[in-house]
Amino acid sequence: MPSSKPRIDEDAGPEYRLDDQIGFLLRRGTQRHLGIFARHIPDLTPTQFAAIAKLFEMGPVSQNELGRRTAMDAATIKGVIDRLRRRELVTTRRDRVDQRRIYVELSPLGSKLFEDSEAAALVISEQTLAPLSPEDRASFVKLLKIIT
Amino acid sequence: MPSSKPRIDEDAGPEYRLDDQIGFLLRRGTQRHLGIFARHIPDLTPTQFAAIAKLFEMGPVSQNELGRRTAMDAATIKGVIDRLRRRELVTTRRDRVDQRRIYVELSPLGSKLFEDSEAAALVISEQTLAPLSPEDRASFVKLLKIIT
DNA sequence: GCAAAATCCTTTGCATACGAACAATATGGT
DNA sequence: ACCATATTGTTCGTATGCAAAGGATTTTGC
Repeated sequence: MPSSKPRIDEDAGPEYRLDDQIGFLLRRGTQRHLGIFARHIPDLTPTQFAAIAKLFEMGPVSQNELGRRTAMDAATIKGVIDRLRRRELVTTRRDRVDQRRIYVELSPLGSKLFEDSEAAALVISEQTLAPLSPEDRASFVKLLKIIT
Repeated sequence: MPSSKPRIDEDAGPEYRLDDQIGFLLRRGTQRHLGIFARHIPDLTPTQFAAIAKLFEMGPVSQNELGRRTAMDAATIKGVIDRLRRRELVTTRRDRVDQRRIYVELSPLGSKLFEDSEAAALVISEQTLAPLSPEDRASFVKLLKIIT
């Protein structure tokens, strides 16, 4: 009589399965999205594109403020801006009034790059959600916004 | 007559808003989860915990295989295992048959650490989903599994 | 006005992540 | 047996990400 493993846990221990955990699933989802992004916009990372998109939306803004709007801390946004500036996609200048601030502005080249990539960026979002039905897509995005 | 900005886009251009894009939301969700994780299990990163949890589930397994099961590429899992081995949470040994393979095994210390953190890990998942109603949690996890 | 607190940016250190290139080893087809 | 191919693990380079500490500047509280 093979009753080696009881179905009910003897210690009433919690059953942790990695593949069911929200953190693991978020990481995998991000990975899949990253792959789709890289195929459609190979010359920018999602973070770099986020910074450019936000600059396009907002116009010139201080570096840390841009970081806040794109969910990057001060150390991270600095690196991103440094790399974008090196490619001449953005320009920076010190604020005359508040000498601490560095204003970041999209260059014409950066503006053009955004406009040329905008359609691709929307395709990326669509493809990422493609496995879901249209109703599920909306509800998924809604729920994801809530837990953010 | 102030009709400067038409509600309907003249160029029928797509309107990209960063805050609505799935990639940006995934990144923000991951960030929030990471913060919750660090508060509950400060001495392990989510990735390190994932490796340990999978080893606990599966028993000894080769390094690359473990990487596949935890969604890490070969370069990433190597660094994770190196750091876990340095803390003596795992042990490694070469496979006698296949000389390429390195078997990774949870040490007693690593096993104990997992068992001691398992409850906290479940709390982390709960707290991450806390803003959602119980029904929404289940549906969110289900949808997230699909787009993975 | 002035000291304390807050804000802005920088730097360092650590830990993911991934692509690409590589050496060593196994496996497959013929 | 042999050779093309695949797999395993390593290394390097680049890019997030965050914590913590620090310097410079501005704002606030009194």
